[in-house]
Amino acid sequence: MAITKALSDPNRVRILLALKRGELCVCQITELFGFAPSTVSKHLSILHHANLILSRKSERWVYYRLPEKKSAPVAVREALDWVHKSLTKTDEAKSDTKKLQKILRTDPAELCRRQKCC
Amino acid sequence: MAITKALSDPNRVRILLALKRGELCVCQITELFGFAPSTVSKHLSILHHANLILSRKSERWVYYRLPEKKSAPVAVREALDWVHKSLTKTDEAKSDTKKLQKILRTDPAELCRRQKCC
DNA sequence: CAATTGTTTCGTCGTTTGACGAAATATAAT
DNA sequence: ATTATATTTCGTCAAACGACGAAACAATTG
Repeated sequence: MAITKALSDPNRVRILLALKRGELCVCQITELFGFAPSTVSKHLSILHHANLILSRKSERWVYYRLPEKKSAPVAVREALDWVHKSLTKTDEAKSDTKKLQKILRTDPAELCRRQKCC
Repeated sequence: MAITKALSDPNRVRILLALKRGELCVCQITELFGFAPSTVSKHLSILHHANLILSRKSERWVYYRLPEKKSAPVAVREALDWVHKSLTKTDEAKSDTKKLQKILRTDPAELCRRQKCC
C-alpha cells in the first residue's frame, strides 16, 4: 500500500508535520533536514505518489502542500489526520517546529545559495 | 515510529485485517499466508511490539488478537481504525476473508500437521 | 541564446528488511 | 522422563531502501 509505505519513513512523516503550517518549497524542507536536495526530492515524490501531498510550481520554486480536506480521498485524509493527531508530540517534531520558524523568516533564495556551497 | 514501521509491510496489514473476525493462533495465520512459521512469528512480534496486537497462550497454542477498544492507547486504536476502515476493500483482503472461513472450519492441530510435511 | 538557479532523475553504495531453515524453547502427551 | 508439538530465536541471503553526488531538466535572468 502506497500510503503505509510512504508513512514508514520518519523523515517523510516529518515532512507531513512540517507542512501543517502551510506549503513549503523544496529548499525550505531541505534546509530543515540538512539532507541533500536529491534526497528530499525523492521523499517528496514518494509522498506525492501516495497522494499525501500536492505540488505547484511558481517562479523558480516548487511548493508542496497538504491536500485540502475535501479534495483528498477518504483513506488519505484520515491517514493524514492520524499522523497529525498522533505523531506531533515527539521531541523531533517540536524541534522541527522551532527550526521551521527560523527558516520561514529567511528568503528561499538565500537558503538555496547556502545549500550550494560546503 | 513503531506503528508506521509495523504497518508498512502488506502482510502485517493482512494479519490485522484477518484478526478482525477474532483471535487466531500462529498456525492459522501461517496457513492463511503460506509462509514459513518463523516468518509469520516475526511479523507477529513486530505488530506486538507496536502494541497493535495482544497475545495469550493456551494449551499448545499462542493466540493473537486485536486489543479491546478501551485498553489500547489512542494512537494505536486510531491507527487500527484507519486500517480497518481504509484497507479492507482490496482484492487480497477479500480473498483472505474467504480463505479464513475455510481455515476456521479446520482443527488447528490439523493445520500444524500439514505445515510439517512438504 | 547563454548562463544561472531550483529541482528531479539516475547510478552507486552501505544498511535494513523480509524470506527461509536449523536450532532452541516451552508446553503437552506418552 | 522422554517424546512430540507449537512457537520463537538465530544466522543467512537476496531484494528493497535511503543516503549521496553527478548529470539532466525546466524555467528564469542577463
